Amino acid sequence: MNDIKQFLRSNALRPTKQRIVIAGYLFDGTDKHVTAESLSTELAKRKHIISLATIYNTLHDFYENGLLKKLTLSADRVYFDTNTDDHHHFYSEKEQFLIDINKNIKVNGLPKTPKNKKINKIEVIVHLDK
Amino acid sequence: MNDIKQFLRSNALRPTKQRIVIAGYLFDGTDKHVTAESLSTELAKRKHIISLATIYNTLHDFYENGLLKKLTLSADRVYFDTNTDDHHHFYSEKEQFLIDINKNIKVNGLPKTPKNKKINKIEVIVHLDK
DNA sequence: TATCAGTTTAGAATGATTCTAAAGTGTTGA
DNA sequence: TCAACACTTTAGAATCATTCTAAACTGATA
Repeated sequence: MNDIKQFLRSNALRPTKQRIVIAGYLFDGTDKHVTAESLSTELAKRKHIISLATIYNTLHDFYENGLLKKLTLSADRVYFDTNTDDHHHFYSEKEQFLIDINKNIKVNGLPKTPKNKKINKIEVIVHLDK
Repeated sequence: MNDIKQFLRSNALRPTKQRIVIAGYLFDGTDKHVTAESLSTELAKRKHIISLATIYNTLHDFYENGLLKKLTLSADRVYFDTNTDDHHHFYSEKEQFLIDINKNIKVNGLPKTPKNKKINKIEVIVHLDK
C-alpha cells in the first residue's frame, strides 16, 4: 500500500485512491493483459467501482509513464500489457486469446530503416485461427 | 473494364458499377494501402461518389475473397493492403506513414504453437517514431 | 423482358473512446 | 493544522469509425 504510493509518486503520479486500487491490481507481480472494459469488470468484482473515464485516464497515465505497453491487436479495442519487457504475442481474435511470447525472438532480414526515421519498436503478432 | 468484370465474376462477385470502379482503382497494378475514408476521398477526386456503406461492404467482400489483406496497425481504423503476398510493414502512427517490407523477413525463435491452435499469419510491424 | 436474388444507400444505431465542466482531493507552505 | 490551489475524478455528452436496417435498385437468368 505504501509501496504503491511510493511507486506512483516515483512516477510523478499523485497517489489517489483510484490509482492505488488500479496499480495494486495491475502490478501485483503477475503479467496481465487488460482493456478498459476488462479492467473495470475485474475491479468491480473486487467491489471497487471506478468510473470508466478514470480507468481510461489511468491506463493512459500509466502508459505515458512507461508502466504499461500498448498492444495493437485488433482494430476494435486497445489492450494494455503489464509486461513492459520486449516480447511478442500469440493472438486469436475470434477467441480473444492472447499470450506472451517471452522467448527471444529474432527478426532477420529487415531492410534499412527509412531515411530520417528511427525504429521505436518491433511488434510480432502471431495470429491464430482466422 | 471487361477484364475487371471477369475478375470480379471469377471471384463470385457480381460486377456492379461500384465494384468495378473500386476494383479498377485498387487493382491498377500498384500496391496500395487504404482505409474506407481514404478510398472514399480518392474516388471522390475521380468524380466517383460511392456511399461509405458500399465502400465498407466492398472492402470486406474483397477481403473475404482474399483480394485484400487487412492490417492491424493502430486501434482507430482498419487498413487494407492490395499486396496480398506475405510481407510486413514500417509504420508511423504519428505520420500515418506506412510502407511495405517485401524483403524476406525471418522470424526465428518462436516457441511452439499453443495446443490445438494453428498459425494463421505472422505479422511484423516495425513502429517508427513514437 | 419479367423476376428475383444480390447490391446499394441514407440514415439510424452501436460501441469504444474522448471530452467537458463541475465537484472532489492530495499537497504544500505558513 | 489548514487554507489554497493544482491535479483528479466523474457523469453524461460528444465523437468517430464502423455496422445495421430496410427500402429502392440492378445484374443475371429464363
